[in-house]
Amino acid sequence: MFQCVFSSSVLQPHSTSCLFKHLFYHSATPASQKQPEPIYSKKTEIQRQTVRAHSVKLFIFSALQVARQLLLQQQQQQQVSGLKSPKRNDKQPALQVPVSVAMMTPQVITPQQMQQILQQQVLSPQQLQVLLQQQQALMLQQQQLQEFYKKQQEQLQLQLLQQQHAGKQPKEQQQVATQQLAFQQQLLQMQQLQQQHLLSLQRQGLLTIQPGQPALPLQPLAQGMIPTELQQLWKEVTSAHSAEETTGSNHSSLDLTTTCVSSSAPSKTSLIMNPHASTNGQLSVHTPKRESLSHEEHPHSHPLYGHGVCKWPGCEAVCEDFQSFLKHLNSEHALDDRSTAQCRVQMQVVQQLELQLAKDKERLQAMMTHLHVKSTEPKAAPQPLNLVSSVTLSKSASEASPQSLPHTPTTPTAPITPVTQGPSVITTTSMHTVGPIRRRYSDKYNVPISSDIAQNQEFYKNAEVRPPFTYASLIRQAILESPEKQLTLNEIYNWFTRMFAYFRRNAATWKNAVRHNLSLHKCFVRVENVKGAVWTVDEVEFQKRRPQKISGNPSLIKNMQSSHAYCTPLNAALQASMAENSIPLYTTASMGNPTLGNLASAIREELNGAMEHTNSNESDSSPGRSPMQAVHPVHVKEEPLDPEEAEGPLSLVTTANHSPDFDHDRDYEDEPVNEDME
DNA sequence: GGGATTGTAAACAATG
DNA sequence: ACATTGTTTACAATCC
Repeated sequence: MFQCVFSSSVLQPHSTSCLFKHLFYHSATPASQKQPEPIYSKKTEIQRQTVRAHSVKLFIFSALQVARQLLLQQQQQQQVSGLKSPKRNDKQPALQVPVSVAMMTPQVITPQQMQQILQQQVLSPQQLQVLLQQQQALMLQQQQLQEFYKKQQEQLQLQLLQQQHAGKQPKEQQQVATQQLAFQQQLLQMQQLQQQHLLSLQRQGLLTIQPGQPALPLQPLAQGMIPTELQQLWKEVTSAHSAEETTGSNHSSLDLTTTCVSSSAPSKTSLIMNPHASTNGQLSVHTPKRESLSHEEHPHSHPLYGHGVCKWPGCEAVCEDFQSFLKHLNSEHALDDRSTAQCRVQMQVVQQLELQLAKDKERLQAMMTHLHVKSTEPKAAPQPLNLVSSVTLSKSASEASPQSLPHTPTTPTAPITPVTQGPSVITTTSMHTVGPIRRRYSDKYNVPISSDIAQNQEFYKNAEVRPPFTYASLIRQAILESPEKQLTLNEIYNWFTRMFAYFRRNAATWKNAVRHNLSLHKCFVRVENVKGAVWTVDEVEFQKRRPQKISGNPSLIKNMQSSHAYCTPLNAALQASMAENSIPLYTTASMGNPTLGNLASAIREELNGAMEHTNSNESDSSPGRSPMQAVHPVHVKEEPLDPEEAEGPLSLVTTANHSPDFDHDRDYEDEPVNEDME
């Protein structure tokens, strides 16, 4: 009922521009409003914008992650296939435009950016944890790639020098240049071939390319290519490219590589380009990092093999064990036209994804920049990331790393490895500019608080992220969690500090808010006890609260609900991600990718929340419904609001508490609360 | 624009 | 005297 995720409307090619319009609208809105006290107004302005843009970011971020993950996966597959997408840069030692380090700069999101997103509660904690892991994996791989390219570059330079020193004959140099030119042409030809093959695949229905999207600048080529010609090109290119694939450990299973190299004499080009080429045609470029990527440590792990299934694009043959997989690989995916074609497709996929990744990252950066700059100076024209001015709005830097926070791996405040990064828009300090967010959208969307807290308890415990629920909801939850369904004020306090890292600061503030809420809301009933007074929840009163509807474009929501039957989350995410850059959707080539499934489910999960919100609004927030119906909605939701049903996961919460520090009456007094003094 | 909801701040009283 | 608990008011922000 709420499987739907991305709506097709969200995914229209023009969606991104719409999003930006949306964004501009939002950033323009505050300017037209009244301007209260300078500092406060600026702060709240930031908050307003960030909250409003959360869905946009979620959208982009998810799409970006999909692309990123795809890229990762595809690259792995390519490495194993012994193929490499033609990269001209590393084949031009003579024309030495240094292999752009910028090009190799990890396309990763900085820890600061990540945390910024976290602070804005854009993504669910679970998803964020997944993303963090993916991010780290990607960073690692990119580092390795970068290193590899540097090494290769150095080697090529060295080589060139040697040639110049030893030879010094202009003729020879000329020859080198000529050969390089020839090689480049081969590469070009190769690319054209790939494109052409894509076309033919598309015709055969092997590929699905979105209509109206000329994905590739297809060259007018002859339609038919002779297989032998293909093979010849293939050999030439592979032998040249084998320099990048000297992972000796996996030769046994890499029939493509080995066959290519052994069946064809190493091309002159490659030999000249690398005098260290070994006799068997393998080039002895040292790629220590690369080798660490290989599967020496796990001889039975193979990027093309997983869960007993061959992961060759479009294959999915079941292989009981690794040996049978190798057999299968050698028999079914040997060097033939089909395999080469599939590899080319894979190359294209990776290329396009790389492109897409870069563009998406740029987009994300622009979005963040946009929000940040605008929020700092609403009327100022977009300017280079003005960090200094924005930091002045943020709270003191001391707040950035509260010692009370254990920096567990899941803690987003813990910076990931200090990799070289592009200019980071979001600073650590600026993260804390995100203060009181008036609307807790989980609350607003009626996300079942119990399930959210239960599922993300570790996250909330460790990450100083404000839980997306109102005080009233949290208090209620605390009370309902208790065995007696009643708590003293102090016990409520303790629950807050135990469950949420966020509430380990500014105790005076939130405790006041808790007391205020207890008094204010009729749903909280004070009961005199022998030991004193305890607080209980009047569930009927609680459900009487005026429901908050989902905000945003109503048509969009409508579409989300109506269109989910027609598109899978994955398609949606990919389409969204690729639409603007006319990236075709390689269903055949990529759909077998299990990573996609994971991501898709992650996205689905994330967006199910939104769907759930709307559904729950329909189900238990209808105006004419009686409170009792509201308490026991005829649900469509999987997570009950019913406190009794909510007991399960919650009891888990209390037993699985691993932070004894926060367990018993530890008072998180206004530690350095002055951090907030302004 | 106005009412409802929520968050924050603060004043104040009762109580231990 | 002081801290805690609880109530209340005020105000801003946000949403409907």
